[in-house]
Amino acid sequence: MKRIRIRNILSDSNIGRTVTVCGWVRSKRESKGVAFIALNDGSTQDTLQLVVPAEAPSFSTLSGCNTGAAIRAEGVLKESLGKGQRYEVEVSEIEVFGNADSEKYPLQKKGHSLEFLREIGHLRPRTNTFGAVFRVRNVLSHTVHHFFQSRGFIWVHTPIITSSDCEGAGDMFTVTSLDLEKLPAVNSRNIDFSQDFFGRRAYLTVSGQLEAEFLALSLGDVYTFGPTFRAENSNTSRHLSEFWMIEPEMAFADINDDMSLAEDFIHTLCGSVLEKCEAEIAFFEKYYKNTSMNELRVLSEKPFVRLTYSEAIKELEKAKEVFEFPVKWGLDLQSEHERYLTDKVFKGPVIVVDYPKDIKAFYMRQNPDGKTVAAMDVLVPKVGEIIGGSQREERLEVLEVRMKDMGIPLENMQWYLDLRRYGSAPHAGFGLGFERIVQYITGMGNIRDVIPCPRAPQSIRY
RNA sequence: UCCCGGGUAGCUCAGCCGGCAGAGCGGGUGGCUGUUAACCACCAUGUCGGGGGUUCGAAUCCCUCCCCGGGAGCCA
Repeated sequence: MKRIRIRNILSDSNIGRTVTVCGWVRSKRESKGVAFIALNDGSTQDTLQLVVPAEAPSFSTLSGCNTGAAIRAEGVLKESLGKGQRYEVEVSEIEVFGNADSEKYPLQKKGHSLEFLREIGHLRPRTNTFGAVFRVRNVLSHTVHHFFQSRGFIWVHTPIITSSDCEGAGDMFTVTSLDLEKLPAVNSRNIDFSQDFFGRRAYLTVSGQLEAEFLALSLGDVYTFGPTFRAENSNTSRHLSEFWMIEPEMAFADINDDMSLAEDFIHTLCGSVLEKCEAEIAFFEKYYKNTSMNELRVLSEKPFVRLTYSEAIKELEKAKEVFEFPVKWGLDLQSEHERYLTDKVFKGPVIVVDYPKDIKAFYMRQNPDGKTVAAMDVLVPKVGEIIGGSQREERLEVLEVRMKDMGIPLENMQWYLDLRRYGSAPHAGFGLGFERIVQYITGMGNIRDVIPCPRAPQSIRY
């Protein structure tokens, strides 16, 4: 079928041309002599105004063009006579593919709450809000690849099914082909996973980092971009059970290189949305007020504040705020503490580095002070932690001692230790939750509204 | 998992110190020669989340379960 996307039609050079457009009716306004249809085809935030004069043969077809109907329209693109839009199509022919019964179709020409739209996930992409979210998400996805590719990073595909259960990033989903009605038991409590598909217990990945490390220690600079799973019973506006994560890993790099990459990365992501999604951001700015072109402009340029964990603690200790949780060197920063730093003290993104080793993962490189590790978190206003990264421990003995101290079984991790036995090198990387950056940039308050099919505890529709 | 708040028309919500189930939006019908989530007039809407209890009488009070939202923890 020959059609022009609305995104591509709206320019002076098309004036006077006969065009064919297809899309879904957002609203229809009829009067005796003329009718108007606002048509959207998903390619852009804008609707295209179709004008149907009463004398046009297609005027009688209009009864089938309710809100939600899928139609094709043919006509001449003109400069609009009315105010509110620059162009319009004077329709000569309309074909209705599928009408939408206005007494039943849930999306009508009125505002709907995000909570309600979550219940109709299969229809919500037809709204202004979700059309905008998914277009921004697309631009960000593309920019992720462009950012790394242009810097010579190699996209690697780490496994989704994994046997590593020691990543420490949270509870994991078990992957099994065992008959759940008749589980083979080694004793009354334990299941015999040697009879399972892989001959041992398998999980959905919580992170591709460990695998990305061996790829970095051979290919140089790599990144992953793929689905990640957490079986944590998290019920918040910032957590999903299935989400997309980006994990760059750089050989011959230290924590400072890591922080610079993270900062450049976020600058670039914000910049690309600024450049390519002006209409979408303008929409969010107008209707949700949690993001703006100005904010993004700042985010795409302004250097991030960097401070050590110890400096952050000092900053929090002199705060006049009353915190619910204690502030003390050695304790992890709570959400309220992070928010104080980003929203009140520095009013923008902050990178906190050199955390106490006891609150961080085994693979993070120990600093010469013996107390901290080269770990960094990028914190942003409203959303909180958006990136977590570190320089990795490349010294075999130090890593082994650390793993033993933390009770991590070494037998399944020999491949990981091999990387330190043979040609070990300093390396660093981070993980960025993709939905969190989409959330941050669009200003959407709930992470379930930036992914088509959100998965969360007790929630898996569609 | 914990702490709050909520569930009443298709949607958003009022009614809640017990006594006839309501509004706005959306929808339908009619009107209007260019509208912008059009406008004007009229019309229809209900398992008051489920179950149990108190009472002459429960949307309203009590118990319980389910679901949704906000916050916290875990993290990205």
